[in-house]
Amino acid sequence: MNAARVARVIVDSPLPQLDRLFDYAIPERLRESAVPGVRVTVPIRSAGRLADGYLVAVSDHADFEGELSELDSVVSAARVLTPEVARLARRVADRAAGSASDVLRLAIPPRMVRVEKAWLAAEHARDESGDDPNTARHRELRGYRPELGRAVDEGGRVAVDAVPRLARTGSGEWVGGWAVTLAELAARCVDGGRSAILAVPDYRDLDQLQAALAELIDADAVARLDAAQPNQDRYRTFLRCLEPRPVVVIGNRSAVYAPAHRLALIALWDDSDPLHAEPLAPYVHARDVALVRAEEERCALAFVAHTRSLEVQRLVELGWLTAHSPEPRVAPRVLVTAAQSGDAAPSRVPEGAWRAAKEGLELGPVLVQVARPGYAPIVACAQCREAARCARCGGPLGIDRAGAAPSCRWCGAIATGWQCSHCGSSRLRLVTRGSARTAEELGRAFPGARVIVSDGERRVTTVDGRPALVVATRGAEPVTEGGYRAVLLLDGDRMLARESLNVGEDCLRWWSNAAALAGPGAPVVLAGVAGPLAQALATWRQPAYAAAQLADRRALRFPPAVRIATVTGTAKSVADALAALEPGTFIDVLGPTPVEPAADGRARSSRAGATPGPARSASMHPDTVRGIVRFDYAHGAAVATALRSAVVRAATKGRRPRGDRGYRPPPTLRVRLDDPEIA
DNA sequence: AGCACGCCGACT
DNA sequence: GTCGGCGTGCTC
Repeated sequence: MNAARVARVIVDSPLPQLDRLFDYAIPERLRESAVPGVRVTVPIRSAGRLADGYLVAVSDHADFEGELSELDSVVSAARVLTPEVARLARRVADRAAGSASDVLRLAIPPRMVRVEKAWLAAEHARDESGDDPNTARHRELRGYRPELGRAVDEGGRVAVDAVPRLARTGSGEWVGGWAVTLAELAARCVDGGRSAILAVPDYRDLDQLQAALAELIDADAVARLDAAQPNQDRYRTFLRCLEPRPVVVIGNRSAVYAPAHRLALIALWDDSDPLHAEPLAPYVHARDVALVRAEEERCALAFVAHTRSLEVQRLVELGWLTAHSPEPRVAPRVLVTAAQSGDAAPSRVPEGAWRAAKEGLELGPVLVQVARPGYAPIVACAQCREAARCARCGGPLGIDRAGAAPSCRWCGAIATGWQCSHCGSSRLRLVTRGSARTAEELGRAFPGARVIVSDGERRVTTVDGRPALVVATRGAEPVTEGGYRAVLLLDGDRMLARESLNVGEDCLRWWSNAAALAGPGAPVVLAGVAGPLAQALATWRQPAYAAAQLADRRALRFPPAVRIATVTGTAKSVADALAALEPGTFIDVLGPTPVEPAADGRARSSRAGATPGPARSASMHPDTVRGIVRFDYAHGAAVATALRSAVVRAATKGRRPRGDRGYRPPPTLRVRLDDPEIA
């Protein structure tokens, strides 16, 4: 074979040992169509078996010494994998000790043949139109000093404290100030003939962002990648992003992978929202993808939020990000009412909150934030006060609607004829108030008031400006014309009671995001919480709180002050992986300790006593262990590489005996970096 | 994952 | 002698 052209291909396979480029000879019939970026099929191992893949490069020589197989086919002419995204996938996978093909599965939607054909047919018409880079009109960036706009124009990296006010768009819709800021930054990019990617946690945020963009740029220049949209629409939008003209891509976490012509900015709204954490392998957080991509493509990077995540705070302290605050300063009027003590039945709604609600209701809508949906999310025995449990599965009982029978939160069984397993009583006590019960009580307290409930199940996105009590669970607060006339944060103590290292940051985020919905001068009442957290909200100095939290994590060597890797598998493979770590590249190893491999492949700590006796379930693999490696950011590459090669070793060498009777043993070794659940 | 290659026990 | 067991290794 002469200097035949060679195709470098990423093979779409879950096998870690196949996560590299494979060389294939390009047969004569595919000379024209085998171009970088197209989907291909290739033979792998013995002929006959085909794998899907992406052609990433064409070369005149092969790196591989042996005889090359031939490319089997070019699936279509659409060049869906751009060189930028190919590099990004490789870097992201390496950082997370995962496979590039797993990353590409997040980056490139499934192919929809009809949609693709239509797009390819139309593309010729577009080819000639080309760019006409508008002379960059210098748009005003409302609410900030001009430095912020300049920093982004010059490809800088910024942490932006969002303006905690609602704003009215040209078409009369009300959106968060953050949405206006993101839209204005993106519009500047489009003005300069370049693209921007804006990633937000959920679809309600997308609606606001889209409304904010509508008045600034043509709808044609906006591509909305919505996880909820049908596959056809998603693919159509994805193909639109590939076109060689500027686009503002708006979407959820996976939008950070979107192809975009001459990318100038990648921005995240509210990066601490857990929806930015990718639940699919290799589990890379959108924030980390954005960091890698901004570096790779030398584009601007912006994290916009009301609360600063510890990760972003860390980067600000390092000087990697520059902080920008609204100028002039804008802050909600927060009133803190300290926890009430002594009272056997403390009033859930303190005096100040009642007054704020009463006065606010005369002017317009009043927002009441509660912790939980339903009526009485938790019920207990009226006699012994023990939490009421489901007779069938042992799950906690709750009541969804006033007068409804209690039902199990886990299995959904209706608990008719409940009896306390401790004292035998059949009388229930309602322990907590959910949104429905709060709404009922407030409705009684303010007769005649309109009451609107918004929670995860029935989510209201906007309410008009007429007086109303809007009871919403955290994160489900609607926006309203001009902002709420009062905001009551009722269940602060309850939210804080959750046991997690992150409660403080989570609560501050929930409260701050709700407070940012208040109208100018409207009171925001935080009920029953005192201390530094309440102070941070009242003074509207969330970065200071993040700085203090981060200092604590540094002292404890907890994430995100350090990074962690969880290594799960057979005792042997885990020991091998941990032994492969170069001394000096990591801080320490916790464990390995036995864990129960869960059905979804994620491991859970097995608690002493949880499975008493030798009788272990047959579905449980007996010798799964987990170790946690702590390491500094500087050694991330070394640790990821060492663990990745251990995964490959385990996949090729330490093979498990064939599982019988449908039971598939978990892989001998799995590695996950920066698991947020561990922290 | 699949599938070939390879080196030891019961068989016409 | 050799048929085939599944441990080991590879996939351009």
